[in-house]
Amino acid sequence: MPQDRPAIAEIIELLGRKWVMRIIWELRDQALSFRALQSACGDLSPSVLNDRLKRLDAAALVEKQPGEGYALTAMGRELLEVYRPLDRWARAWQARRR
Amino acid sequence: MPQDRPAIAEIIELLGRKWVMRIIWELRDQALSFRALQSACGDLSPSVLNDRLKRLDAAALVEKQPGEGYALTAMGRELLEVYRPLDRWARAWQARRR
DNA sequence: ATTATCGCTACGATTTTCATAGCGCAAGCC
DNA sequence: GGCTTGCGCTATGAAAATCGTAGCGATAAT
Repeated sequence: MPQDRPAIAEIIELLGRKWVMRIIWELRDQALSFRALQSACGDLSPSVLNDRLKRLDAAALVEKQPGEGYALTAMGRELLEVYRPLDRWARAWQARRR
Repeated sequence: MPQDRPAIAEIIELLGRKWVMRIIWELRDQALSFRALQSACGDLSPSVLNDRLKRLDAAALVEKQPGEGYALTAMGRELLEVYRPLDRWARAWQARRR
């Protein structure tokens, strides 16, 4: 991995992968087990979910807590905060499109 | 498409598609022609670029301005503002990972 | 021993993304 | 007119990502 690649590009590549944002979003309130997460995402394929969890773990955004399931790390929670305004924006966007 | 689907889910589906965030990001400062946009994204396939531009246009985030190329709409620019803190966060994230 | 739940892997089918070639059009030039 | 140049974009087949489904091994309760 090139080290001088802009951070924003690196994170865009991760977040731009299908289901990644959704998984973070579903973990916003509580830790979820693998299967709970799977059904929260509408029965996402376990192979894809597993891949995403690995990537998110490698990026230190999500971690597995024994007995608890998967949860956001401190950085993951910070990222979620960055995304918080998106929810607001999305409503305005959807409203204006009708 | 269900209409009562949460706005956030709808936008996540759009933004989670490969290259979508990147395209918005590349249009942050100025309008770009199809080919300029293509090379800004590292010679992205024209078929994919065309698909994304159609989706972004349908979502009213990007529009084609005759003679100018493609540019963010007002909503597109608002969305970019939402994303602005991400850049900052990404640097901190990358720094902490080394 | 049986049942149940969980995390996860295997695998083939479908969908998405890719690289490459090139068409049709408009503008500039000879 | 003919010739190039650059543009937006389509077509096509290959490669990669995603999907749905089945099911294994472990753990725990009955």
